[in-house]
Amino acid sequence: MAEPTLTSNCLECSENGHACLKNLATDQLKIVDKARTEVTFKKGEILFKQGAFASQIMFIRKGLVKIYLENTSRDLILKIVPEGNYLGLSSLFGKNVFHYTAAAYEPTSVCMIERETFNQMILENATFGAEIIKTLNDETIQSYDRLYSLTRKQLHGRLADILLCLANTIYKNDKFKIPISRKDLADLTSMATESVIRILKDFRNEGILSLSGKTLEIHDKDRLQKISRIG
Amino acid sequence: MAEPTLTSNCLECSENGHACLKNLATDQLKIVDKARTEVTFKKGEILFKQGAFASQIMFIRKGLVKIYLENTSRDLILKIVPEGNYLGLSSLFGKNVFHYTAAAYEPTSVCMIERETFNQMILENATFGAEIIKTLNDETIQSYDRLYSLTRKQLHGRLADILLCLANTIYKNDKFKIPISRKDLADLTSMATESVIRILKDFRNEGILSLSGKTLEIHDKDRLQKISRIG
DNA sequence: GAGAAAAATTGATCCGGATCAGTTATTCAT
DNA sequence: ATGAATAACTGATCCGGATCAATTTTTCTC
Repeated sequence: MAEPTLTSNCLECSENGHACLKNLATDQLKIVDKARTEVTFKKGEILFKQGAFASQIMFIRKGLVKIYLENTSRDLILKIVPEGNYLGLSSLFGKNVFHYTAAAYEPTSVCMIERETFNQMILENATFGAEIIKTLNDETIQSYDRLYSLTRKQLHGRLADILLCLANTIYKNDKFKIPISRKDLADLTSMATESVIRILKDFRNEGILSLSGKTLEIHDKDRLQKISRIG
Repeated sequence: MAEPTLTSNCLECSENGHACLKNLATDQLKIVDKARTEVTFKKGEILFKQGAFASQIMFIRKGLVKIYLENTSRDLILKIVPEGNYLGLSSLFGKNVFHYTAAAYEPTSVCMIERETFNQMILENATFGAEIIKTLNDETIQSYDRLYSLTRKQLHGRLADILLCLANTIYKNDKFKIPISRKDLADLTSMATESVIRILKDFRNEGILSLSGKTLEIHDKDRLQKISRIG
């Protein structure tokens, strides 16, 4: 049985200024490093399943992940999570299960940290805990925006929001390759797949963006922001 | 200028097993008690405004509060918060403003705790911080249910969800006085006021519930749960 | 690289629920 | 108690978007 490739350790990672494990002391970093393993996932693979025991917290080192609620009828994609973020924090100090499923959009490598060790670090180091609280709160505030978008805006506004998020937050570029299918864009915006297609066509016809293959380029961001605003 | 009525102090409150300030040591409770003031609000009054400086964390001792996003067009009620819960936790360790407005549905009394002192308690006492993390996570998980309800269920299912929440979580009784207007039920379920009225009528006609004045009684909870399930 | 499966696309139809326009019932203020 | 303002209610109309049905394109698989 092959060992997963360990490309680094927590001490190096922390020195390089990574967001994970910020505020931990050297001896704590050593403990975490022992309770850690690195795993890579192929495109489309599931990192963890909703309902499964959350025996580890994950940190995305490389890649792109969707987290979603699975349901008999249709999935609800809660969030697209890029590298440099934790997964599974919502299972800390509560019921020891994942509340959502996570799947990789791209080849993705994550650090898995034993939940118990992670909990222990928080209990030993309040500054680390405070940083986690800040992270959780940032996510909550984002989720308010999303709730607003999904419940109060019409289709064009909702799709504009997702596209702006991809350009501004995920890729930090107005031109990017979307690994997200029309179906998934529909599950993100809570609309029908056909509607996603029609609205993308509208945007293309109006010169707001162009699509060639999987590459999307936003030409008129002002316009898109206006569409987002008016809903 | 009259002082607000202080009905107790943090040490007594903690001894009586209140959820707030659980896990704090006696000397910490004394510090918090000095950084605390108690304020009562009349029905309809605003506790704090979205965008205002969040210079304190609040704990609802008595009453019922709605927190909502204010918007030029229409409000979005994020949550109904009963006594025994914090308000404003999402402003901890982040931008020092409230991200939503809070208003009292009933005469409400809250403890206000200086934000800086509250932060300090978390940084001094990791167990207290862990408890806050647990609280935040519980709220996040609830918000997933709500996101699902609002985006995937039809009107009847959405209203059923809110009524079940009121009966099960808020009032812990199948008969209660709703201080929430039809308009606010609409802002909670993201539907038109007229739709709320029509669906309540449907529920009454089918014997699921009865309404006399402001008093609502649920007669057939199984049916309501089924409606919630099928959406 | 051929065939199969999945994803993307298009047009036509239909319906859930919003909006509009009023009426009736409560609540509030003097 | 009384008029005014607000909330609750009802029916008629309309439209945004889902659904359905089919075709084309792309992506896997052996």
